Amino acid sequence: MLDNQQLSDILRANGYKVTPQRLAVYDALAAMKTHPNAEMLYSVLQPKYPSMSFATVYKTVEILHKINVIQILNTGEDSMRYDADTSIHHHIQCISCGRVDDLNGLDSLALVKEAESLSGYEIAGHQFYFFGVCPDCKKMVQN
Amino acid sequence: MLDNQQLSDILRANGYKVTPQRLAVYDALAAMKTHPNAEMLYSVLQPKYPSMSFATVYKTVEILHKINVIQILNTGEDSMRYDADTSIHHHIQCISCGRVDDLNGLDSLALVKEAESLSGYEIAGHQFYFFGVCPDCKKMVQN
DNA sequence: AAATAAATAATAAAGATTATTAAAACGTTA
DNA sequence: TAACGTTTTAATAATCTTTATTATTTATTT
Repeated sequence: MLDNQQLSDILRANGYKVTPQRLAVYDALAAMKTHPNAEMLYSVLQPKYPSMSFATVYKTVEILHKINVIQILNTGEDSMRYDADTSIHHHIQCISCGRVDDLNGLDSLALVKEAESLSGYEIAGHQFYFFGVCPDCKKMVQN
Repeated sequence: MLDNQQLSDILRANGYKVTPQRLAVYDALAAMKTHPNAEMLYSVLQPKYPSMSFATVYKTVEILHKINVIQILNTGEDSMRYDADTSIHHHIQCISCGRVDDLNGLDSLALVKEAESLSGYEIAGHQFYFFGVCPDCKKMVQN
């Protein structure tokens, strides 16, 4: 989670210009608890930036990913989701409402080591996705 | 991994007819070690079934998934991959050549329990994806 | 403030997947 | 076994997400 000054510095350090759209896309993403796809991001941004286009959303998340300030998730849906937290953590999706939440505090290091020796691969990254019914949807079913 | 007789029985039990295309799609998938997407499946099947169409490949994997004899993977690419092994296991993709392999023998049960208590979700499934350089590509880099 | 280089927004294009539909194949019944 | 009714296939069109193109606008440098 970076402030505008930090993000601006990183953009410039990588040869990208600082624009209101880029700051806005990052800020919108960083402000969300769950992880939006491009459409959700666009509909949050569009009211504040009426001229914002889908192309800009896509181009911007591509750049933010390249300079390593966001990560891209794919839970098996037809669209990608974005996450402003680049630290190692995992994700869980509700099979009822579709929301994607962070899953912090899960230690995956031992499993990665095990995977490395089992596979013979030199492992550089990993993504764990869990699927289930979120607390909110559990309540709804009960009521 | 089912033989044609077993798959035929399951298809019929679910109200689907048995056709050469359905058996062929399943057999082709079950015969592969790595996990193909629709295009790879199509190009394997097309020589033997010249009239096979993409629509049939997609419709068939959808049915095979519905009757629970295959699973669908998505490593974050733009296309889905398919796996004829429906038992709980995980996957690893080579960041150099793109192949997706099985990762068997990884015990994820404890982590699922941990995720359940951390998230408050009622967890019904999970997918772990690892990314790295496969043994074949490691060799190539060295030579 | 002017120059120039890059970014935006609109639009078109591409690629994966799904929907539609006429023709063919399946399976049942007579 | 022939014929019927239904499902499936194959071809094609349509849809949806994402990427490419391009004229206009904007950010940075002088």
